Amino acid sequence: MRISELSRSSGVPVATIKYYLREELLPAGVATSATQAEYDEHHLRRLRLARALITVRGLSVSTTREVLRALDEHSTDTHLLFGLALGAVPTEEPDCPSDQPQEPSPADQLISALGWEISEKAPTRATVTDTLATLRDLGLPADWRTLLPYGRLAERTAELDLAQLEDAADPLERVERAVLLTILLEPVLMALRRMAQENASAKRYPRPEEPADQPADQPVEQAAGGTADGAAEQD
Amino acid sequence: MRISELSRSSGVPVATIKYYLREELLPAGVATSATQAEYDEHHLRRLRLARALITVRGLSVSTTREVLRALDEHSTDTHLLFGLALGAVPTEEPDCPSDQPQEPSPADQLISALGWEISEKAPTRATVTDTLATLRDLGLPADWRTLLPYGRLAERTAELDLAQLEDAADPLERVERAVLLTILLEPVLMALRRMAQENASAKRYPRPEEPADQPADQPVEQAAGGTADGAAEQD
DNA sequence: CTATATTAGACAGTAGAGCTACCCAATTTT
DNA sequence: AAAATTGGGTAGCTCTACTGTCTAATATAG
Repeated sequence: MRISELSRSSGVPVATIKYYLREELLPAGVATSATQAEYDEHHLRRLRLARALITVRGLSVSTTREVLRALDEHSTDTHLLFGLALGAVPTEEPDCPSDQPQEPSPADQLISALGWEISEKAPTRATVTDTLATLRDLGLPADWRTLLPYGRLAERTAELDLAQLEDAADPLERVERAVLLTILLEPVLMALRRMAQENASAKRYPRPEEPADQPADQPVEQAAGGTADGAAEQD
Repeated sequence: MRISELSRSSGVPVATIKYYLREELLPAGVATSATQAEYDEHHLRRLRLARALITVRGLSVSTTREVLRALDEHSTDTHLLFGLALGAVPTEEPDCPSDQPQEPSPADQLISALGWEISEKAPTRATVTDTLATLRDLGLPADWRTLLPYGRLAERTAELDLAQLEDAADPLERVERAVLLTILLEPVLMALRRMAQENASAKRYPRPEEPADQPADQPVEQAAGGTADGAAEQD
């Protein structure tokens, strides 16, 4: 198929596809002449994947490129794809360039307490450490011990994730699913957490309903009312 | 304190503070004259909070403004703050403006299956529904039933979250903690999931180590090696 | 076989976000 | 009185993600 059909069947404008080609989100088609190139279903699949990462998950184009590159390079060994640097958070480089032995960071302590085997270079370590520091700066008593039970729940979540991959015959298929599940499900999991919070919180701190009989003091059995308002963004 | 001291004690440039004032992330100080205004610790606290949401969590300025506004408006009733539209994902408005009775969306089915009481207007519903649709478009068999066990884990996570608030005496303090926990912990929870995936995956699909004795065929007991590479972003 | 329509590829232009720099008049401070 | 600081405002800068336009080559229709 040519670029216009790729555009039609994906819903992405031709100009944008060209942009993605320049940005190396898509491999070039096979040129049949100076002004003609041929694309196949592989390109279409790639394009849809890239678009989903960008529009649904909200990844930047450059992060998306890294994700897709990783997907290509490690398509043989499934597990390598996980802990990969798939744009977790605005993490900058470690600002301590010295290679002297350092004391274990909160992230290190948490990881060893959980008994996990995690790459030394994982950017997720910095995310954990930095966020803990920020929370403390803001007056919340939080250290790696606080995160231990969250870590246990993360283990259960990861098991669910891996189970989703079981029925993928092709290992290539499995790698792609791993990426999709890991990344696209993130907003959903956070949405579930917020809803679970709303639900649990509505029961614990019942809102003083307007037509309330008594002023309402502490835990009274009560349902949630309309609450949230619109607009969300950028994740 | 004046603006320059606010800048010094927060580390945020004066020009940026002025920008935040214009964007209504901070309330104006009390003007003592035409060219002088006084700020207090409340402003400093606000500024630090806004900065954390923007730089650590990666929220946009406009989303941050909504979060802070919500924090002010609902500072009396804790639970309302949760499910709030705190920028979960690039969710656009519902594109079906008709108010005729619609069939329940996958999100609705999931929520009722979980037995949750959730605001009708919660933008998280759209996140769930849209992401499920995207996943199916990309060939992953996913429906609301897939998310049920994730929902159960979300309940447990939410319980941990609420427990963190127990020891906050002041209800105002509690609301601020709720916001911090809900939003700042999101990258951490996703980081924990990725690490848990790496850990579990390393054990399930051991990587063929370079100095391997035999070609390695299927599950052999093996630890994870160095994997990830740098760069993460924008979340 | 000529006329019309497409296409690849390159590059400039745009819109929005998030700062940042500068200016000015009005104070403070010295 | 001189020097420094401040508030308020505006303009500009960088980056991201596209979008539009141009050109020459090619495909297709008649």
